[in-house]
Amino acid sequence: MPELPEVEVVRAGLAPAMSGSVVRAVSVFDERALTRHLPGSADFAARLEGATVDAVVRRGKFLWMPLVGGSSAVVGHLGMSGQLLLRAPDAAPERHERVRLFIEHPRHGELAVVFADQRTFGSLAIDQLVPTPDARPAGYGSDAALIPTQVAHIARDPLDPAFDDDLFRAALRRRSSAIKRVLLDQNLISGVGNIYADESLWAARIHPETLASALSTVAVRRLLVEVRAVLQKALAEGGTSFDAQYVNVNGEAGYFAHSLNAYGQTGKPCARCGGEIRRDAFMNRSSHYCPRCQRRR
DNA sequence: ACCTCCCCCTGACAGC
DNA sequence: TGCTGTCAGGGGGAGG
Repeated sequence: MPELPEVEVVRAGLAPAMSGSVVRAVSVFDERALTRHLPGSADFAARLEGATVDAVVRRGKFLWMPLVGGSSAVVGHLGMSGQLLLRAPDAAPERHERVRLFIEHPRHGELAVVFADQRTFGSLAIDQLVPTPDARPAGYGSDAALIPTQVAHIARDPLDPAFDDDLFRAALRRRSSAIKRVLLDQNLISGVGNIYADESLWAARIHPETLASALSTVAVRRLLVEVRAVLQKALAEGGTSFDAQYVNVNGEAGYFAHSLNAYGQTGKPCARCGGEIRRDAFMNRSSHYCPRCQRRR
């Protein structure tokens, strides 16, 4: 469940159950879920068993769980189809279940955290924590200015109070690629994927192929306002769900799919001007936009 | 340093 | 029914 709102829904669901929990046991059913943990599954389990989880933190689409007393964290990325689910410890295996953590919370008792992932682009790993360059909190969910090395290159997301709008605008000026491509570049702004890029550009009335460097200061400001509004609204509605892949920790779908104005609306009238929403091929994916009110410049 | 392309993998669905 | 092709919201690395 990939983009920022969906990942935040998961983070918020995991935090009350995982913060303060001790990991009692780890079951790995598919090594591919640990491809980013180079030492392998035995090492993964050995490091985790007996450890206490301090918090559940998110930056963009990355999650991590710092471990108490250590300088390490469990890093998770859901990829295209990953799920983190809270279950009873003896719950039947989920479809595509890859890893199960058996945890014990001081008040909630024993629980299972299930990592399920159909397409196996997601992963878990144990990683070292390093200080953030700006000494600001690394992500949402903890005040610690410590970030896993695997996440250190990922930009802050637009809902992060330490996100620097001026720095982002300056970066756009130096970019020769289309604004949509830049919105998807997690090294410049994180958390935005294909859906929310299309929705934000629609809301800001910017054509996805507009060169980033050609956007005026006012247009960039408008874009950031809309990116934030779209992400906040999606978050308030529990994220976007098209099918059973994109769910919260209880396996429930969000409602934002009903609020989409561009993504997946090919051929339908634009809610703003009545023009016909178009879909163009873009980077092995697609862009949805209204050719009438998102004019190319 | 930037930018583009290609890769990883599974399953749902459309069309023949 | 069964085959084939296409598509899907991810990030990383190679190579231009």
